[in-house]
Amino acid sequence: MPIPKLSKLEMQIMDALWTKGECSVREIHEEFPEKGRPAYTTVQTMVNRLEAKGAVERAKKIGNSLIFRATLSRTAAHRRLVDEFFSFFDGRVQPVIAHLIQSGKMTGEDIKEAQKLLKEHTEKREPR
Amino acid sequence: MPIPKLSKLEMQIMDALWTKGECSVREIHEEFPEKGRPAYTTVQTMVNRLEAKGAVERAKKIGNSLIFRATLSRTAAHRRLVDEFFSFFDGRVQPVIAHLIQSGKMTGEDIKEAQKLLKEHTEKREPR
DNA sequence: TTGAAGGTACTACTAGTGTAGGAGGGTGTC
DNA sequence: GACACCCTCCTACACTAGTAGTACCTTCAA
Repeated sequence: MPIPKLSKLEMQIMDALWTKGECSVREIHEEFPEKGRPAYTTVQTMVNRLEAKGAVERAKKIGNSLIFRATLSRTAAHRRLVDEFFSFFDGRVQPVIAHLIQSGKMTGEDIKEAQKLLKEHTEKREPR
Repeated sequence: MPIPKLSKLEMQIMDALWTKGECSVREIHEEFPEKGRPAYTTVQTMVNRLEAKGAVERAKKIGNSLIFRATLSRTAAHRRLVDEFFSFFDGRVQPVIAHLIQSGKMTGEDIKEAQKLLKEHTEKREPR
């Protein structure tokens, strides 16, 4: 099955699971900042939908509450998101970079980091 | 009025307008690759919605067909998209860059370009 | 053993997106 | 002037995401 498309809220829920590991709905719910936190049942609905999409599964039951586990990895989900996003730009990264720099989101530090990653990546593909 | 949120299809329609300039619905429709092209009326509906969102306007009428013009700039729309996207990552560019490099979408060329842009950007903000 | 607390399951509604059909109007041509 | 063609306008429908209420079920403690 292909990597499912996750919405913003779904992604936030996955984040809780990725960060904290196995979680009950209650715990996920409490990960949301108090201000603007959705209703408990809203989180529940989303967790159910994530289960239907195959992104999470029931790990076990403690008391009468279900504990969920992410089956989709953060990396895979992010890759999906990144690919989707860049398809808007025909896969060209250049225009995106330009915006990032203009808005100050991307700094010299980020570029240095990118160079390091690129070097590592290249070395892995062409081991001396 | 804030920059409206555009969906994927809406973005494709805007693309036609941005690239070709003022267009009739027919011309926009024909910009879509034949394979997978939506129905003419689908494009029409989207153009109407874009008009409601204030992203396009009627430029003039030729014969009985309306000619539309983009009122939202490509740059503004792209910036909106980029901001939206990076909010998924808490505004951190680093994880995104990592994916881009791993998938080979970002090359040494792109990084060089980024450095150039950054330099220009910094110089503009702190002249000499 | 029964009741409160808290969980799950089911249902519902709205807004937005993608999709498109059909009615009706303008127009150019024969 | 009548007709075919193309255009617009209106309407409709399915699906997804976000939101949440309500009914019912499970536990644990008193």
